[in-house]
Amino acid sequence: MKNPEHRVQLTKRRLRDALMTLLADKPLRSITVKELCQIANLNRGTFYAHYADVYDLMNQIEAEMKAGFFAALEPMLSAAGQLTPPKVTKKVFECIEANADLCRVTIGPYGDKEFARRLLRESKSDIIQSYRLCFPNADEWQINAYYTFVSGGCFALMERWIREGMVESPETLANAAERIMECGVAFLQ
Amino acid sequence: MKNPEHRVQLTKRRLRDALMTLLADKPLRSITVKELCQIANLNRGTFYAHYADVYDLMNQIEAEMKAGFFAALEPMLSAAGQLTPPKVTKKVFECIEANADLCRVTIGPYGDKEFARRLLRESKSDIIQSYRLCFPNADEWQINAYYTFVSGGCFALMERWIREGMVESPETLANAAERIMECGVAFLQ
DNA sequence: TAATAAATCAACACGGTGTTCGATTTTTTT
DNA sequence: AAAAAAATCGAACACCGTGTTGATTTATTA
Repeated sequence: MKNPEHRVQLTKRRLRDALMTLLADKPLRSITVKELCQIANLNRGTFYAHYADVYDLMNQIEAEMKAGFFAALEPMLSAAGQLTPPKVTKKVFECIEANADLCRVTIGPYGDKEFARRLLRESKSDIIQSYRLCFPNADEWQINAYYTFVSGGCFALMERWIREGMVESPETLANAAERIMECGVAFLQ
Repeated sequence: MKNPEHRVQLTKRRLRDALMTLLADKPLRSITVKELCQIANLNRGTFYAHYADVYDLMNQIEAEMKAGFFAALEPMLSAAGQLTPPKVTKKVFECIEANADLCRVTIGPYGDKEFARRLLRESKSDIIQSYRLCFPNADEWQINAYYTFVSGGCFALMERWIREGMVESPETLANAAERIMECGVAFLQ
């Protein structure tokens, strides 16, 4: 066959697109398998051949997004060599801009905020470790508290940025985040 | 009757308790009206006499919580007279500790994180205003970015605190939050 | 005690679920 | 190009929760 995409992949893509369409004006909880298949022009039985329910579909899509996001992020990180906490921020914001379409859905009004949080949680240990090296005098509790606060802050900033249409450049956002993390309220002076 | 509570209020309380019970080991989406009424020892028809569906019940409970939380918070704020940004933090953490049972549910694994966010959003304008007064040189974008970051950070810190059983005192948390907001990474030195 | 409000019970049609079957279409293998 | 394997289809099925109804019983209020 000429087409490199197998039938299964095409089916999954159609379901994925249908879900994204519906997710634009409905919360996940009120999306049914039936309407999903109607939009995707698929038999309902075919859905159950691949997914257990709508939430399973969503989970698998998120898993793909996560993989894609990390795949896009990693070369940036490894290229930067040693990851110094403030430098990473810019890369992350750039990566979000590059994957804007994916991020918009998960952050959007009907998106699953938990997804992004889970994503943050996975890179936690790496970042914490780098804090330990940079600040050997700080105790574990402080490091954890700082990480929690700062990642929560970055996430909130990112969320607002995406929600309001990514008007500013990723650099602007990254700089703001870095400066707040670095100097606190002095950011306002 | 001796009991000052009307029958309706008792019914609503039973449904509220049933929901909290189920929410302890199930996400909201997989809680049905049927099982809710079985646990509450109520007729299913009675449920529909008060609520449209499970989400409506949850919303009404959240509205009560919000009212209760603000009612508890306001005297603290007004007693403090002029609200200086860093001082408020401690009061908020104390208020969370006082309403621990309520917070635990909404923050918990199956809780609705959106509730707390909505709560934060409502006090936004007051806090932003106080920033404007304290930092007349900062432009609007900076103030908004700082508020977004900092409230997100406090929320994350609070979330972790509740999730891990509120071991530390509210003062400890408030101090950490204040110091991070104030001096950034210098918190770790 | 009489009147009113609230909760109960049983029954109903409705719609989505998840599964099954055999038939049909598409892809892969030989 | 023919045969085998895999994926989709279409229809039917029992199942379960939904939301509503009307008549009845129980509690509250006046």
